[in-house]
Amino acid sequence: MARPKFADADFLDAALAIAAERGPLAVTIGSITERLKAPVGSFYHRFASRDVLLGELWLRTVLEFQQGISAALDAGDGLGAALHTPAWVRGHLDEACLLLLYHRDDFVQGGWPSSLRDGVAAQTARMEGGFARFARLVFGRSGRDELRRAQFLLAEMPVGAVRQHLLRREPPPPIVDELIRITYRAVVDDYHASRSR
Amino acid sequence: MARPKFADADFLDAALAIAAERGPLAVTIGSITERLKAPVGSFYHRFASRDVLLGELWLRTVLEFQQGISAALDAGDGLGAALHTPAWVRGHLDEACLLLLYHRDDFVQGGWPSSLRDGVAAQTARMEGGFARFARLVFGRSGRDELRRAQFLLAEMPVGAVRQHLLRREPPPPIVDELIRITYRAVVDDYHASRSR
DNA sequence: ATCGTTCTAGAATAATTATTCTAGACGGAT
DNA sequence: ATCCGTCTAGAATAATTATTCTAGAACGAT
Repeated sequence: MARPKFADADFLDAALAIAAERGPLAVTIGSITERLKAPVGSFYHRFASRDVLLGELWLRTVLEFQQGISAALDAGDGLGAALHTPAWVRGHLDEACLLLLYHRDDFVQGGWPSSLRDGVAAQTARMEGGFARFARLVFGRSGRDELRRAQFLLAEMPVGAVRQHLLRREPPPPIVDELIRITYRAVVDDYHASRSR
Repeated sequence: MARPKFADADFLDAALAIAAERGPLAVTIGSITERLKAPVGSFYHRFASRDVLLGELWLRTVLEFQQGISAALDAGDGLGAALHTPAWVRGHLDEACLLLLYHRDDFVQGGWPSSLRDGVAAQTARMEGGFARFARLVFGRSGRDELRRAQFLLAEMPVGAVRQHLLRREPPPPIVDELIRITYRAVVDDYHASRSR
């Protein structure tokens, strides 16, 4: 037996597959090591605890997801940012199940490990920053009402539209993009119409 | 000590409170009996298992929620059906957390108890029937596209709009109803516009 | 008053999991 | 050739939970 029979990413990937199939609760040290045919010692050699593993998995996934939205906002494409959700889901079914079907806190059993606190806080900040950027881009300012609409158009509504398909583990059909487009236009138009009243 | 020191509903209510506060996972026989100061024997005297208790809780809650939507549809009020979600949430914060923040299967650990299978199947049928009724009411027919839009307007979108407020356990503000109204009108109008093209 | 059913009461049991611990293998540096 | 740090290996430990079991109390019917 040589040195590296397994890699850190192997454990993360196994956890991802299990979480996507049977939910975060089914991710146990036992189910991971069984799937990988690795001894539990090898697991604990790399990760301090189950919470650290699952926390890292969630973080790595959410950061990847957010990047696409950031890119669309950088390009000044508000609608593209809203449509990023169905697009990303199509290319990352497992990751999407993880991210969009569960809460952050369904993963860690105890609180968040202190080693990940900063990462989580940074993630939250980046997300709120994204809403604010979107609000300024599309509405011209980022007050309470604008931020609320941004969150609806960028997160709540697209995730809702995609959810049932994730539950069936199937890629969202084109009608989903259509619904997002319709809603996007309506909320943006309504905003500007109400401003000029 | 007399006969009925506790009622069945006491256990269900305790479970509801715990689930709303700390999630369905925190609902253990221990946490229930501790909150109620009841012995575990009294619990098992009434419920065959934890899964039966939580299954019944979910079922009783979802049926109550659905009634309001059915009533609106009976009255021919499609928009009212869509707005039922925020309205109901305001009057039933705990129940709403239970229903809208988690999946059905987050409650039962094993499969659904056979005693509840029929109830769950009936619930699903009623829900799908509701979508079909809505589709016929608002779109005039209930084909694939119409059903998809019905589900979006009646379930996915309103639930999405309400979710962040539930996470903070606060009643959804008026802007939520406004967003639902805007989206409702846009999706309905788009449908009829696309038909006449 | 006695009996049986319905409950209360909580200790005992079992199963599942995370985590820790002890042993030993490999391969490069000395 | 020996030694050491990095890993593999999996048994042992501990904690948490659901569930079962045994005892006994209260009330209504007889």
